Amino acid sequence: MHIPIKVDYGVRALLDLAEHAQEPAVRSADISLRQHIPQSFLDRLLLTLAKDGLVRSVRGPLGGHALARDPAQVTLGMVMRSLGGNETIVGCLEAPESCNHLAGCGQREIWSEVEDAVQRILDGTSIADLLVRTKAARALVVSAAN
Amino acid sequence: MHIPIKVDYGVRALLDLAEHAQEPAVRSADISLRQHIPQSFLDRLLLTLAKDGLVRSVRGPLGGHALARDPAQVTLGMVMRSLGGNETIVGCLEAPESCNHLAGCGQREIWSEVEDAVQRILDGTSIADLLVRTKAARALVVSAAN
DNA sequence: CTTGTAGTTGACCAACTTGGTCAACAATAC
DNA sequence: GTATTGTTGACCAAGTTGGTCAACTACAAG
Repeated sequence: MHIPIKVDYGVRALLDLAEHAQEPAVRSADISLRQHIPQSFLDRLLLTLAKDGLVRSVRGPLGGHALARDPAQVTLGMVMRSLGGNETIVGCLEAPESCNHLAGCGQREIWSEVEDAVQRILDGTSIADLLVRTKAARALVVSAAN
Repeated sequence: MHIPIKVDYGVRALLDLAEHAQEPAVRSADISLRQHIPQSFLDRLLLTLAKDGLVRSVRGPLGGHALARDPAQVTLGMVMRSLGGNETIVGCLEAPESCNHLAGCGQREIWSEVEDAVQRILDGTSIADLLVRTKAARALVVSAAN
């Protein structure tokens, strides 16, 4: 199992947008600074997220990015599917006709069982959920410092 | 989520060994033919599995490979860990000190939750389990052909 | 209508991983 | 000693990942 850093970046960016939801638009330069994500890389991620309808972007001065929908309606699964590439768990899963071991292949079920479990967790966690957790984690860090 | 083909190959090889457990040793050439795995590639996989104690290998004529333990004691998790590479879910999980977003990082928990779920499924499935499923799947193919 | 700002797009890159091959070597049975 | 079979190391092509850069486009303000 492996989560591409893009996805982690994307989640952090969305989290940043959720936290600054009162502002009409957040510039990618600001997100980049706050979240320590290389800006030109972040730009591409935001572009992809925008194309997949998770973010609304506006150019020019006063431009920037904002969540396109309620943070509770954006799940990690969506981010994963948007940024995570093709994510084909194993070749024969979506091209079973090309699998020459099909005559009695017991592991296909297991691999898709795994995939389902992952999807269930990711689709069950929204940016809103994560924002709550993040704030809790931050509070913990602060109280530990005192 | 993505299962490297090596792991799938490895599982099939072990399944083949389990099915031929009555023979003292199975040659990699035979496994290669039956399971449609390129032999020289299969050889490396078997070597790795042997180093991790899942397989016992003997050279020379009458040589070959055999399961080193009971099929019920070999889980897909073991195969995954043996062949699947480093499998670091995301950098900061095992090197949290290198994570500069640590001050309030809510997603680390989610990523490890995902990892745990995957491990639970993989560790809960043994080669013996899979052999049963495989035979059932084969029976189904045969009955469908009639 | 120009100017500055900020997102968009395409080309490009280094590093790494994956799946795979090949030749030489070592152990062992006959 | 010879044939057989696993072991080891070197090597490879192709694809992916994380990342950069320059040019381009939209838009607000003056």
